[in-house]
Amino acid sequence: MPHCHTHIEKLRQRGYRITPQREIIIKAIAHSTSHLTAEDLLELIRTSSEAINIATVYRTLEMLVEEGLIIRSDLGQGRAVYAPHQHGPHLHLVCRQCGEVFDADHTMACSLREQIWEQHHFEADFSHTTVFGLCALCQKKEE
Amino acid sequence: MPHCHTHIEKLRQRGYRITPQREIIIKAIAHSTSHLTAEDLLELIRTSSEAINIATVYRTLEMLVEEGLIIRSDLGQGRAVYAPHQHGPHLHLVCRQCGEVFDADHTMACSLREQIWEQHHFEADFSHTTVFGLCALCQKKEE
DNA sequence: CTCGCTATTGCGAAAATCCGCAATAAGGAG
DNA sequence: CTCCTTATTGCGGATTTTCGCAATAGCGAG
Ligand SMILES: [Mn+2]
Ligand SMILES: [Mn+2]
Ligand SMILES: [Zn+2]
Ligand SMILES: [Zn+2]
Repeated sequence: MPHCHTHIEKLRQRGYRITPQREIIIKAIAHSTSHLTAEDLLELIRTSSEAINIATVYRTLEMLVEEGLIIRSDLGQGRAVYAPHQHGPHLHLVCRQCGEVFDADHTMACSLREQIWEQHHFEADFSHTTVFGLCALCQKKEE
Repeated sequence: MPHCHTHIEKLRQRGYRITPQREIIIKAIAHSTSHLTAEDLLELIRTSSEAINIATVYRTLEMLVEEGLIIRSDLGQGRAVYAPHQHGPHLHLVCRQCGEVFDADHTMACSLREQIWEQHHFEADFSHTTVFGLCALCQKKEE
């Protein structure tokens, strides 16, 4: 993946040590095309190379989120999910009934972002906001 | 609290059995003026009456959320927080830097809600949406 | 290339949440 | 009021996530 090297270089420049564990985790996430839980990731890693301790996986994910290299989302399933940054910004519409997740254009939120800025001087980031509600299908099922 | 009886009646009408545990939990939440974690709630209960098993607390909270009598929010702290419904609808602006939570008028999101409806036929509920970002103070600290 | 500082890892245990199951008890029927 | 059905509880244990601490190993200095 093209982004692995960029990520690793960024981390090195920010003073992080590049360990084999970190390289493996970064590569695994960069390869993924969808959202992964920490456990998914560990399983993915186990097949390709020797096991990495689960605590290390959690610590590395936390660090990568904080450094802005990956995205963490809460989709209401109890477990957090992680995605590579090139997954791209979008709103997550999560149906409370069926749990389905729909992606939506995050630029729809830009006027709301401006209003929040004007009223609270809060710099809101809607690039991966989760919005709960009811999907079209489940609305029909409710008559 | 005025809402306790209403809640208990609603549950009874929906076929739930009213146990002492459920009454205590409902009263404790109705009394609270802010967000509580499950553990906060258990501690609150322990002082006023005999202990209730923590599993029962979690199960009851889950049920009350599903029945629409209380609100569950993820404020990015790992633990979910619960609030009585009369806490009222509002957006939660959560600062990624300092963790502070600011309340904002949820009706600001109504045009976004309409756009989402037009494009996805998804009935979005912004009454307790969590929006991450950077608060005014932390922006200044970043120069 | 070698050495030393200290960031990072693995391990074990704690904390938070959820689950299965047997015992209990709410509430409707008689 | 008593009995019966079955929803609910408490308990023990599983699962997910976090944490402290000693052992390990990056990587910059020499
Ligand atoms: Mn996504
Ligand atoms: Mn609130
Ligand atoms: Zn749905
Ligand atoms: Zn802040």
